Amino acid sequence: MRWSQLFIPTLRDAPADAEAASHKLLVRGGFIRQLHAGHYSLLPLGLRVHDKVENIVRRGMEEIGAQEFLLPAMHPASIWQRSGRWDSVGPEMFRFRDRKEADLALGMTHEEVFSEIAREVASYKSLPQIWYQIQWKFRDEPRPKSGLLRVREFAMKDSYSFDLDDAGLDHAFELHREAYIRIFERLSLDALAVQASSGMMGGAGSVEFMVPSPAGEDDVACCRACGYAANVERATSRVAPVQDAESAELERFATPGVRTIAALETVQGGAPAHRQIKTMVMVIDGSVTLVLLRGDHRLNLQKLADSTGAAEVRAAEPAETFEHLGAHPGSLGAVGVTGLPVLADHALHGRRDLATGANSDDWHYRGVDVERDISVGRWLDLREVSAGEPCPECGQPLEVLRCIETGHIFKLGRRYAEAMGATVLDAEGIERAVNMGSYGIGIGRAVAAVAEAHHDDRGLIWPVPVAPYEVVITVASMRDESAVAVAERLYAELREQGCEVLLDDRDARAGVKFADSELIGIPWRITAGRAAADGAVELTERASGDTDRVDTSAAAARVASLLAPARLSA
RNA sequence: CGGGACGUGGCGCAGCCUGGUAGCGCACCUGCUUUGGGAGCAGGGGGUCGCCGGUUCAAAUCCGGCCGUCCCGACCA
Repeated sequence: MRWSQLFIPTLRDAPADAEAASHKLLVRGGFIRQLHAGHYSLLPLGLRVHDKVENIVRRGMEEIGAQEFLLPAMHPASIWQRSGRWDSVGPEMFRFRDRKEADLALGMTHEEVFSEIAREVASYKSLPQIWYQIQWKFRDEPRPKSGLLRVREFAMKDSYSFDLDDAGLDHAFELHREAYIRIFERLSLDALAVQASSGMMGGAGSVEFMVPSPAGEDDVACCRACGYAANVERATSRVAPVQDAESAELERFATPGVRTIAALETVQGGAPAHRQIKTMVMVIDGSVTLVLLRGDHRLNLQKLADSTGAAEVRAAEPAETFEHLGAHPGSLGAVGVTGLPVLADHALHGRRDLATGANSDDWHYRGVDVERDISVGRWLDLREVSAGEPCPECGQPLEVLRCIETGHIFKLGRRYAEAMGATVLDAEGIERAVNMGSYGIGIGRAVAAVAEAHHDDRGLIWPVPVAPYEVVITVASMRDESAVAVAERLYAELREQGCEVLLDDRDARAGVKFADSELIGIPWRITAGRAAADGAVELTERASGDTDRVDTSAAAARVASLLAPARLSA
């Protein structure tokens, strides 16, 4: 394409409200424009990248024998009612009524619709099946953010596996895990496969694909030594045992003004954080519950939700807290509390001589023996791991990395198939619900993740397989007839080779063209300029900035040889 | 939903405190000069100052309400 005819609205300044590098650069480079919060238009350059990511994902799916579908984006309420999710998913599903007053939703995922189709699979002999689509999902995110990273409307590759037994599901899951690793490699994303929570999908096992980036929203605990990696929503670590006193008397003592763990550490008669009990008042599916952790440990809300099976978990309002415990946050404790469920983290097991609030403002207890003084209903893993703690597998220190979640694969089991009636007859002629898996990759988020991973202070640096164009020919001056002639010749030659080439034939100054080509991140640039008259051009690699002088006659072949290996990896 | 910030041509901003009929840079159009790292000069086009209401002779500016956007926390690809 000729740049002069393309719509590439580059900006010198990023929008003031853009924070993430990918957001700024995709807007500045003319790839995307915001329509409103969480909804972006893909401009020609953005669509080209998006399409390339899609095709890399598509190829990865085809390689494991997956079959492509395209399902409706708009669904009748009835299928969601049948799976039970019409009620369970909450406000993140867009819902509305048609002219007949029938309830409808915009699909946020497609287990229901694919299961509906899978009802036509009647025999175990037709299994296994892997079905997928690349299609728009709609989620009424409470907070869209960071450009393409978190939006309310986005393309997702979602696939679904159908098997008779657990071994079949395990196999389909493994096929996807390997396919995802290949896909993210081809996208030049260093994705980690990590253990994850299943969240709204439910099911037995799940692995997330996480790309380390400061723009991410998830934290992953990982171990360099043994390769252990888990989302902090799942991760554990070894906790060094604490030596407590053999026994201690429970004693109430005055702590005027003490409202925090830190304050209780320093007050007369207080205790270090690891010898305190942190008492959090949570509302779990509507019921007020006390959640206990070691004073220096942090609660992970997803762990709490997962381990209680709750749909909704939130911190109690101060008023609710006061109503149930008679004290304000800062003086709360579970000693003697019997009217409320009490959940405690494993790290408190067997602990003695601890300090905690006395449910009376300005009073605390010391000498608390957890088993003796507190009626713990359930012991759970609720603690969020921190960097530096020993790996649960090998004991080496864990790192905690901020990551972008670019893919997630789930073992669903038979829950949806049972609800939707997706059954087959097995070899004995017995009707059995099929065993399902569900697997997602966010296309636009992957685009943003690549942009996050590959840019510098001048702009984007697309890896060849996803670049909107592979080469840009920059004509330094459109008045330089020999430069124009050389550029036109190379443009024709490269196109003939099947190369995706952009000819910057704008009547603009060289500096503008160089800056724009770097902003939009084309991996290679051929500069047709003052050396053109001597039969040479310059070849510049975007990533390194390295420039070679090349004979015009050899330039196209040189570019072809540079692109070939990069394309092969795609 | 809780907390914070912001809303003025396409983008970045000033003006607001102390009301007086909208300005700067970039981008855009015309002309001349310039032409290998975001050119110079001259001329020009484009804005119901987020919306509604109030105060006032007069509101971008003061007051009230609403809406929207962004950032930090609870959700997800």
